[in-house]
Amino acid sequence: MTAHPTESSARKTELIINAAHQQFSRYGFFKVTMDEIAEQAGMGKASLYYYFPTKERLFEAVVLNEQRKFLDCVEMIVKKNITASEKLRQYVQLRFEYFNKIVTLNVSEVRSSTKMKPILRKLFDIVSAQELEVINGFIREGKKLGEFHIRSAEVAARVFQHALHGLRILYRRRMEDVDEAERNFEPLREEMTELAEVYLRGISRAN
Amino acid sequence: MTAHPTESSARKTELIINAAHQQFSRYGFFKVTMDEIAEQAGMGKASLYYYFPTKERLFEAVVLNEQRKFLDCVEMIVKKNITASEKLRQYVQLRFEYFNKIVTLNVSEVRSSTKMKPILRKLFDIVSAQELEVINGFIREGKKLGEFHIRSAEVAARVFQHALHGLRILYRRRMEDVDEAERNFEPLREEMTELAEVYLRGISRAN
DNA sequence: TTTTAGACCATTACAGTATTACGGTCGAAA
DNA sequence: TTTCGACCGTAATACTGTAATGGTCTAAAA
Repeated sequence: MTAHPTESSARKTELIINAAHQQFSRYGFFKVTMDEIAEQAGMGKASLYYYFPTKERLFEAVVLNEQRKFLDCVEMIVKKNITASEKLRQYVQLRFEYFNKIVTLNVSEVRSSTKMKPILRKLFDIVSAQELEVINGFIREGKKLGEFHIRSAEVAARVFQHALHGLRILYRRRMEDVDEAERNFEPLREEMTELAEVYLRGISRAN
Repeated sequence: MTAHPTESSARKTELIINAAHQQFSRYGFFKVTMDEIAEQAGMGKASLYYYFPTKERLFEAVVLNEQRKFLDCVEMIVKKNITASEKLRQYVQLRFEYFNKIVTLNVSEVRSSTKMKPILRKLFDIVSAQELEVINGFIREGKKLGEFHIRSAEVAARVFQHALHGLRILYRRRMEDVDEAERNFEPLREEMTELAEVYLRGISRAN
């Protein structure tokens, strides 16, 4: 029997993750202390360490939480009964939303930390691999159904993924100098969308 | 009558630029001292300052030199009597070569300097604007001749430019961790080429 | 047994300072 | 006009002591 029987261990971790997310997105990874997160979560610092071994792992959990939500939505699209082109279009929109969420966590800043670098690398490599698999699936599906006409689905998928990724990096860099409150990534969404349209046309069977 | 009548002032600046280029690409902007560049150029440091007012301006001159050579080649392509698609293909190859040259100067490192940032920004903004104009020209030309079918040449050009730019940034970032001697940007060339092919197909008139 | 927190430790970031190195200048000379 | 040795002022660097903070431990509460 626990002290707060209404909150299981899983709910506690969720509580902590939310508190951490709030603090991290507001002040950035380095400016936030574990004591502050603990206070935000309404408990002592040592309690945090009961659930998370290090500050880095806590941050990782925050990111993982977002990734999980994103990947769940991706699965929804995969299962939909629509054309491959339409799936790719919807995926691009979803990917932009996910990017927007991650941006607020200032991940690029955290990347400068020696400790965090390999952890983040691993995290994003996993999502990147899954993303590639998903895009690949869309394109293979479209190829099979005669919607697309391409030599290699693998190449087409990878280039498309990289082009989208490149656009995101480009815009993130462009926004570095801009005041945080003024940042607007809508132009990025438009370019991602436009690129997708042209790319889809480029791999579509001529008709 | 000068001390060395065989070398005009213009040749001297060229000599200095070459010496600086060599040093900068070998050790990077910050690790190289003006004394070292002077020694490499076979003259005293004070002489350098007769031709260039600051270290930053000297670096700028080195970059400008490469940009000039690049833009000359671009003009050659523009004037060629080939299809717009073919011009764009050749441009992509040339752009990759230029990128490869600039990469050796470790420009991204130099960008961290507060003094250099605005200077580099201005430099690359100019080239970027010219690049956009050139790509725009290709696409408008192709549209006029019925080769391409698009709503807006401006949008198509900008998205294409950004996608290529994004790919370059992506690969440069990916190579950061890699040992300098091991860096190989050929995969980037291939992706730029593949993207161009698909993009060209995407904006081409269906037939 | 699970969970919490106060006290504690060790490491690292940071402020302050002394020193050096380097970008840049000047005046004389060729 | 061009070159260079000598010089200057600033800014990066190395160094040191201090404070902050990530992380641990023990004991008690639930």
